[in-house]
Amino acid sequence: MTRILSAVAWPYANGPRHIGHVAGIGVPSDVFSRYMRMAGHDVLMVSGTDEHGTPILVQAEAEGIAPQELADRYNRVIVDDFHQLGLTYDLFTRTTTLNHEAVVQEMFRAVHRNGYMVARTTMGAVSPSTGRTLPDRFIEGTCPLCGAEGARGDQCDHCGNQLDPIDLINPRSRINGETPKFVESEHFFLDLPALVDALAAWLKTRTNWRSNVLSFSLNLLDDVRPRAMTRDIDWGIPIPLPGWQENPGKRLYVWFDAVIGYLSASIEWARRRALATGELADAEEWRAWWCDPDAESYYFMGKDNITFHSQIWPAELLAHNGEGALGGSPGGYGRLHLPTEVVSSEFLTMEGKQFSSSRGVVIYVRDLLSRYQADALRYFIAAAGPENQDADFTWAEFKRRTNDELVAGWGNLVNRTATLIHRNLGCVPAAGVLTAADAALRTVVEAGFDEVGTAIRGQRVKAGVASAMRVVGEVNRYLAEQAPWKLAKGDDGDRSRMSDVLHCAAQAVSDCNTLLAPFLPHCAQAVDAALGFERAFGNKPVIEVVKDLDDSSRSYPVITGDYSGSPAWASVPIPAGQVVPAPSPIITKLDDSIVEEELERLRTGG
RNA sequence: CGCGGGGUGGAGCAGUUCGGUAGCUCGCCGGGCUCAUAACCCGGAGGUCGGAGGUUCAAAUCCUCCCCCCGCUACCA
Repeated sequence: MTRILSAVAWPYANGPRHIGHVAGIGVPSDVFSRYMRMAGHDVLMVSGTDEHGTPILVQAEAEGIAPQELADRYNRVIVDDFHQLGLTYDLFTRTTTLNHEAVVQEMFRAVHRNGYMVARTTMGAVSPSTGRTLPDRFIEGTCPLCGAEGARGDQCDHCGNQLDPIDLINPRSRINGETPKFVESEHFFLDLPALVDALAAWLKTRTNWRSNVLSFSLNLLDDVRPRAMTRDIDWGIPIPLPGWQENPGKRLYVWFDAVIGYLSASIEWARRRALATGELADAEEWRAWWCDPDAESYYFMGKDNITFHSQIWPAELLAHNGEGALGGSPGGYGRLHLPTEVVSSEFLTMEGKQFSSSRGVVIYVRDLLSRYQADALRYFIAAAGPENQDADFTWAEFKRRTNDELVAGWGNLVNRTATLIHRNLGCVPAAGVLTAADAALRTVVEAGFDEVGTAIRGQRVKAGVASAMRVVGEVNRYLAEQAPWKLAKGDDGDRSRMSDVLHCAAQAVSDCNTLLAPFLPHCAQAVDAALGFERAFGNKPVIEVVKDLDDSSRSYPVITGDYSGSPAWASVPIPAGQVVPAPSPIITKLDDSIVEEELERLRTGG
């Protein structure tokens, strides 16, 4: 048994999430976590909504509401979406809790105390009309180095050089086009140069990462410079230092606080557990995942966030631990360990185009789930998601994967097996004498547990689901060859053989169901029932409205769950005698017309 | 201009680290079966692996050059 932290990137709460988010991050991390629990490991899966930062502020202003109100709204939407998809978070929380604020501030203090957070005066851009600071990314102009138009404040895409917004020729705000004013401002910078050797040493020990993540991460180390971790903004976490804490115009950079969410959510989870059990010591349980050197941590995100997880977050941890060139000693949380693996996905495109909510090239998770089964989406993502390269979602392909693979291969196997048993026997028959064919089937199925498990452990979800579906194909073949429907019409000997065949088939279907459970948890429950079981096949995530641990006047919804009853990752003998009811299709076949309907929806924005 | 990823039968992908008769899922054609959501099973056609050159007994796989696509901008993972 190993303790596994599944750290899932925090979705930004400025709108509903589209399927790209769950394709790259949500579903793969859930498949991994579910499998790890089934394999007997102690998984802590945490995430939440990321609610600070300029984009939330800008959006709230546009809608004429408070940023917290905007964040509240989308936090709810995202919680609902993820719950419906069956993502098994131990805690899905948010960054606007007092617990998170306290943890972030403690991290900051530790990093500062160890000398890795240095104050510097910089020239920052300000909007003359609002008086608000303009982040680098919201300023554009002509590149001073190559003369290209449309260079961003922080980087020119044309020549690739890092820029300072003050150097731009004809700078203007992307928000309203006005010319920014540049004023002096003091900020804290994370001293990455003092941490770069420790980062490099750590990265060199990371051998099993996806090669694109590792090479990208190593590349980043060639050009590190101190990075600002505070902003001139009034929405965010105050800087916990005298003279700063009280300043309403200075806040911590959203990425400084967002990555700390993995730690703060773990702590929140433990504190809530202590409340539930009444055991004070349980509030320290999070340390088992963060401080025990044998525990492992896996971070899931899209490729645009690699730098924050393989550089900024490890740097924050090293600085907190006092493990950079300046030395120091661990902060209040003890020596926290660095990510075991940073798992990054590529991007999902939509009918060949980048997702774009403004252009209507978008499918929101909740819209898709309102019309189709969650497991159909989970299957598509598992089988064809952007695991190692960009992948394209098309409705035609979604229909094809659902109908020709999921329904025809798996759903149909369940249905025909259950029908054969229901009609000819009524209940699961006892095991008979195994023929060579029966034994061969068992061998294939049992090998499936190794194959699929190895793939998932190696973050190869696509290969995992393909292996599982290959086993499904073997069971279909077995049925074709043994033809129990013919035996049913024969003499007593044939009937007896039919019973043995159907036992083997039921056992194989049950095992396939286990193999597919990490990918298709909702179907897994239905298939289990179709085989006559009356039980919960694995536990479901639930939404609970909880009070803020440190401010009982505030409450918010979290996704949580008790997953201790996860089925075992193994072939478990199916009991004889349980009644198999008349089956009904578990996976809905999609009509050809949905493709055109959905494309029409995209065209009309409906 | 730079950085990263990709270009394999009709579709989507694996294989490229450590070179040795091109694989998987689906589609298509033909056949079988009839328990099953017209599902399932068998057989077959179809690719020389973006292009050119090179190394080698042998290259999708190594080397060189070139072409094309997608990110690294945007309210967007």
